[in-house]
Amino acid sequence: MIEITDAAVLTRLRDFLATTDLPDDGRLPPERELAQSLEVGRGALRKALATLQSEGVVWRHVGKGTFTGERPIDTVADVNAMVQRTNPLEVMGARIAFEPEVARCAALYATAGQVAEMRNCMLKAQQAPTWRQYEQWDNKLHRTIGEASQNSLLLGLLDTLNAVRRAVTWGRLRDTPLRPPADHHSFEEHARIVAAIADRDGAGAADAMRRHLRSVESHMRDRL
Amino acid sequence: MIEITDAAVLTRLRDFLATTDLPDDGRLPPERELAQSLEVGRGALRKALATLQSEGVVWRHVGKGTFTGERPIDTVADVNAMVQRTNPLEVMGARIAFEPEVARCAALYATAGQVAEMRNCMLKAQQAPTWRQYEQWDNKLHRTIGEASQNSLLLGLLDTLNAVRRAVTWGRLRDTPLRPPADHHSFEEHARIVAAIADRDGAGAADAMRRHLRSVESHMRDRL
DNA sequence: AACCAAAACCAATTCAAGATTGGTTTGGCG
DNA sequence: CGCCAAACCAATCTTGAATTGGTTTTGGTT
Repeated sequence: MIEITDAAVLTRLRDFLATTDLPDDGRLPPERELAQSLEVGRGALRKALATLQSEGVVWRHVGKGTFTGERPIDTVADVNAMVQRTNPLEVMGARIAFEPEVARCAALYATAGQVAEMRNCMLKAQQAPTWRQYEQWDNKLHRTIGEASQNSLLLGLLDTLNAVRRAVTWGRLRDTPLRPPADHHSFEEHARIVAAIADRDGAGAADAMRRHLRSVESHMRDRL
Repeated sequence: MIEITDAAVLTRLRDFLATTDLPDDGRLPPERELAQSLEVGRGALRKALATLQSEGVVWRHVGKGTFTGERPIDTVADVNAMVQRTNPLEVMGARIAFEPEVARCAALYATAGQVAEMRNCMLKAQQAPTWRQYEQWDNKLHRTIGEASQNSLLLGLLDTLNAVRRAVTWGRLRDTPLRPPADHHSFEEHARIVAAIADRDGAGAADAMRRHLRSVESHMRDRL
């Protein structure tokens, strides 16, 4: 019988990786096929693959297969994890830290169309016949500001923050008055933010956003 | 033929929503069923549903169905999606916008133990024999600052940002010298940040962090 | 007994085909 | 023209079989 050492299997496997054209996703054939192709027992192949995996050359997962390169990060459950650890006060703290800087970027890069959309959101929010619709337009306003930063990563983080916010402040505006009053504090605060953005005043936009969120926070505390 | 106005259909629909027990997910029957059940044409029902949707009472999506309440945002903080849309420049922009404010919070709330850990990270980074280990301690320093903000949501967002950063800045430390030079610009910048945090100087910490990241950014541009 | 390889089994994942579902178009009937 | 039912469309869900890495069992060889 021909002697095949573990090292020899490893060499064959490395050779295979070096000489074979892998598909775009870097996936290599399943264990069973590869073992036959390399004329090696499956167990021996698995040992070699385990070595390569510990070296970080490949990564593998049941049902998926074996791939070259580094294992892609998956942070799907992140939002849920954040939701469980945090609380409404922390959410407001994060908003106060984060959103003013987003507004500052937005002031630098917002297009005329985006400013127009912000104004539209403000108008629709003021005319909203219900709190639900007011909030919808308020959300869209804040997200438009995020889009205006022209930074898809900042926008992504803002979306994550909002996802957590909605999950955390769950069921707070029950039995509130039917619609926002005409002198609702947010209206003027929104106007100041948008005006500063339109003026390309980064510091002013950040300041106005910070004041707005502080105001929201204080009203939130009052309600508790 | 019996006359059925649009308003009457809307009333029947609202009545149905008020009297019917919906499943947990708030899904209501498909259009075709509901139309038959309410003894109304599908077109007429669609009009009424469109009204409810504009009011925010229900939301709908092809293939999914019609649901009461607000449309859930994609709770998936899909890092991979962000990675595909963004680029290294955006990542730095987001860091410059975000991390200084995290440092500001950290200055307000950091414990003595956390400050000590920051100093330890700085020391280990200076003594690091390889770039890889330097980066490891640099990462830990920045994360400790995030922990010191005492805001788990800020920390979660920072982690998300870092996950994107690692995935995006592929191939950064190729053919670099073996280890960071003793006069590496980051060392003094880190020291300023930590000193400001230890002094409870929020503005100073934010400023020092901003300068540090700008410095990193400029060095990154030089390398391109 | 020790070892090894082949087969069988397991659970996570993918894949494919069909059924649902909101949205749109068409044709018929007043 | 308006209305409505039917057909059609594309996105989504559902279901079951096939794949795949990981584990256990089995049977033979030394």
